[in-house]
Amino acid sequence: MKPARSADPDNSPTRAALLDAAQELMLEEGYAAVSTRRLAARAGANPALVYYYFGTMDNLFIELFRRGAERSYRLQVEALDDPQPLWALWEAIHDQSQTALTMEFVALANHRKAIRAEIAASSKRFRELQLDAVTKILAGYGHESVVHTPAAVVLLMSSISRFLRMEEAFGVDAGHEDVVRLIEGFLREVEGERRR
Amino acid sequence: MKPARSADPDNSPTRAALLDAAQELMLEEGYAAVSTRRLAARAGANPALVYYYFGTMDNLFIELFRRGAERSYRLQVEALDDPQPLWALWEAIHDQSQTALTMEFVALANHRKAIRAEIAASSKRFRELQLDAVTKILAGYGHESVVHTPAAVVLLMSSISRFLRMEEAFGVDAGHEDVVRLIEGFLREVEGERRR
DNA sequence: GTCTATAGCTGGATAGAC
DNA sequence: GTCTATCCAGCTATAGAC
Repeated sequence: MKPARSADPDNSPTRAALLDAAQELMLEEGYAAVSTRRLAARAGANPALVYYYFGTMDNLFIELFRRGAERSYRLQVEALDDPQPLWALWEAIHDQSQTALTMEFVALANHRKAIRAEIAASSKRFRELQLDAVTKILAGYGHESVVHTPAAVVLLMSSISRFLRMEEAFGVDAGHEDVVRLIEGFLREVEGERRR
Repeated sequence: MKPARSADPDNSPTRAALLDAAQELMLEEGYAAVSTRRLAARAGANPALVYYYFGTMDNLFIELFRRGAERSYRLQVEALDDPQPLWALWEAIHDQSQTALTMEFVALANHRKAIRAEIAASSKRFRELQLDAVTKILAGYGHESVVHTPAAVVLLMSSISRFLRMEEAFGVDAGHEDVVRLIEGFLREVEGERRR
């Protein structure tokens, strides 16, 4: 007879608690605050368990990154199934409040090459999904433009969203409305008023 | 009689060497690698001098940030004096390879509030300069557009530039050309082909 | 201005008991 | 799976000699 639960170490509640604690610490105090001792204290676990579950801090960060990326990826796939997929994609990209966490990972990647590779691979995967989808969507609308190519549309949404979220974190929002209106004006042009 | 040099501690070569070392370390290994010992080792100075010159690490980071921001600000002011000021502004924003360093400061700001305040103030100052200038420039061209408002133009340039540079650091560049063409298409529309 | 020395802390990682 | 105990390295910051 198998044990009723916890047979799979990947599903351990302690493991999840450690990942949650890491995410909170990164957001509140930056990646440098994520130490085995502080993680354990916040997760109500023992410091040595970090090594039991993840082996190294690098692995812990990578698993945390994957967990978030996986979730975002699923949300974007769902968005692209919306009757107004470009509107939904924009909302999925912009509404995700993950920017602060992403910035921490970008900084982390600067000196942990395992993490850099992980982020690079993930970015490419997102870009492929978005480019494929938007190419088909625009073709379906019969929208052919030299300026609003699929790549331009995807990169505009991504850059602007991330930049605005970053500035918001610093209390800067001058001009933000204008550029959001620019994006939404384009969406209205190809998909009409947002219905939901 | 005054000493021939080094009367002003702000102009000390040791001080400058420490700032240079901090910048290098941040770029190569991230802000967490910037410790008094490593700074001193790289600058060929003694660890205790960090405290003599800067008092705290916070102050060192702030001074380093200011040094870079000051330089960028001057470059942008100069750019806006170009006969094709929008082209020049775009080049000034996009060519500055400061993005990696900026990302480190953004992450640092997440857990050092003195630095957060410094970045916020600096961002506002840049935004004001850019908005004032671009408003006058577009008005001068008689360019009135609902989509390409001054704020939209400024934020487009800033977001796209930073995002592309960030992705480049990860070896991702799919679609970058398209969105650069979009920006440059607009510049061509209002200022004609780039001459220089 | 520059140095040594040191106090006091926090960190990653491991060995081994339970 | 979870814990204690521990080693050793690195850190900030200061006191004080030169």
